[in-house]
Amino acid sequence: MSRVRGEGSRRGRRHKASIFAALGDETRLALLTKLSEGRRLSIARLTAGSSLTRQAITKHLRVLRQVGLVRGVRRGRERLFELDPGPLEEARRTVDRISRQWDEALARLKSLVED
Amino acid sequence: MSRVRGEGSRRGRRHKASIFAALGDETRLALLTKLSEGRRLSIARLTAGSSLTRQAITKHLRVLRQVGLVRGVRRGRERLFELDPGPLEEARRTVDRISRQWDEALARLKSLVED
DNA sequence: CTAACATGCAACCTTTTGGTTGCACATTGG
DNA sequence: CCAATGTGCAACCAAAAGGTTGCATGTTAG
Repeated sequence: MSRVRGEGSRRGRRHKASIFAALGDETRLALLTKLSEGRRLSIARLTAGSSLTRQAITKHLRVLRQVGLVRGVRRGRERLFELDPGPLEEARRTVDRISRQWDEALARLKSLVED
Repeated sequence: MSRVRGEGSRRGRRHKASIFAALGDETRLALLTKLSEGRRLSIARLTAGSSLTRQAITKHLRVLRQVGLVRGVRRGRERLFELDPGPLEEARRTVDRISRQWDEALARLKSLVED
């Protein structure tokens, strides 16, 4: 009902794009994969396997945090990060919407040809 | 079988990231949405509704084409673009994998606490 | 207390992105 | 034929991304 015809959900497109943009980096995908294992990890731990510096990883974590893919809580002298799958669901729905719309359009066109 | 333990599918992470990066732009998401309606559209048509120049749109289309999200065929003096949902499926699977791994990890941790 | 550890912050640098303008070239409608 | 239409290509630009180094600050183990 809030979806105006023909606009194809222009509302929030900027936000959805920012989620994909956050996912659109090899290093950040690797960070998310590590965090998806369930353990909360400090910046130092997340940096460990990487060839990048701690500060580079810190910047990537900030990008992930800004779109809500990750949360950081302070524990003593370290900050532990954990995954938040919320935005992932949103990304999945966006991908599904485009894919489904395409399938339905193809089906319509096909039925026109066949009749 | 080809998935080595512990690497979390490092193979192709660069490629997956490039797909998300292609999706991570408001203008490109809008282009994909238009193309998902099923009609093949020329560059001029795709530019029509936008505030950007034709060349800017052309560059965005090139990005989409490089990751296979879009295909362009020549018809006379114009080039018609159409969507290819293949990479969308791949993106969806990547998102699902991270999400699922997180859920399973949480379930494991929870069962440890409850026992 | 104090050395080692985990971060935070800022300045700086290079490469990539996202856009524009200008001009050349191919196609097509009359 | 030839003006209008649709692209392609290259040069150029400003801003954003991705990284690094250096230094300051908070915490904790002994």
